[in-house]
Amino acid sequence: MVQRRFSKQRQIIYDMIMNNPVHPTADYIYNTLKGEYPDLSLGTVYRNLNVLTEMGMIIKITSEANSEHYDGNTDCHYHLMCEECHDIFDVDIPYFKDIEKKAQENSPHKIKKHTLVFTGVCEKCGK
Amino acid sequence: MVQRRFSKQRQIIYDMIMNNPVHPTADYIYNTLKGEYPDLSLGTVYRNLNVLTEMGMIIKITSEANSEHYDGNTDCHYHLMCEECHDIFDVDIPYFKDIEKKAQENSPHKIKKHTLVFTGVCEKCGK
DNA sequence: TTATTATTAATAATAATTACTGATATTGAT
DNA sequence: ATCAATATCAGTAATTATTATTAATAATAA
Repeated sequence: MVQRRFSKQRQIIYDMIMNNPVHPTADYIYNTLKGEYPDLSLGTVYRNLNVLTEMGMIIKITSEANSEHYDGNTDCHYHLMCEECHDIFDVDIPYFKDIEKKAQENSPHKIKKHTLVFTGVCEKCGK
Repeated sequence: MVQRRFSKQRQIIYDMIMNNPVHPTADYIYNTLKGEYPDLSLGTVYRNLNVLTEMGMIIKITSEANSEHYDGNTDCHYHLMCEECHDIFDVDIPYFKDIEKKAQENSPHKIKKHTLVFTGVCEKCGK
């Protein structure tokens, strides 16, 4: 019987994502944690991000940024990517579940989900 | 005075994008065209995709697919990515310009645009 | 205990994209 | 027409993000 363990590494990676408002990348997680955990390897970060995503504990945010960001809030919601620093922020507007129905009515393909990403300039970079 | 030329290579890359309903990737363009134009190089394809995007003649479609797709239709519209073949299709529903206003009212960041991508299974893969 | 398997660090490999180089060709100004 | 400036090219090297491999360790189950 396959059973998932929750190693210390997996835990600290998960904690980092949960506690980080800008939704970090693999690289950010690795570089931030390696001070306190010098044995942590980048491969471990990537592997655990994939495992946690598979487990449904985090979600992957694809944007125009060069690398993937991760979010510990798995509720349906939208994001903004800052085109200058590439950080990701939550956008608190209602989730449009209806848009999938509308799209389905107008498409011959099977629609399963939608992702919406705003692009702009974050508060910090805007100053 | 900087002036953009429109070389034969740039033209055939642009034509490929305009005539291809699934919104090709750099790799697809390169592999499809190199039969007829053996001297075409992958670097040229990438460079011209960036130039054409800069010029506003094509748009880049970022999705959960591993690589970027390009679209010759620069009007605001939405896309669907097939999770099996990773091809991109247009989705003909009205464009939600209002959503940016709504997001702006609820965000401290400057919002400039939005992109919406549906994920699902295309007609062909669904069979 | 013992066999199985999840996990790790380290490293190698892959894939997508960008940057560099030296050559060619087009433009604009003399 | 000539000539310098530069946009473009093919080819290749370099970079970046990510995944796969390996051999060792540690947790679990029989």
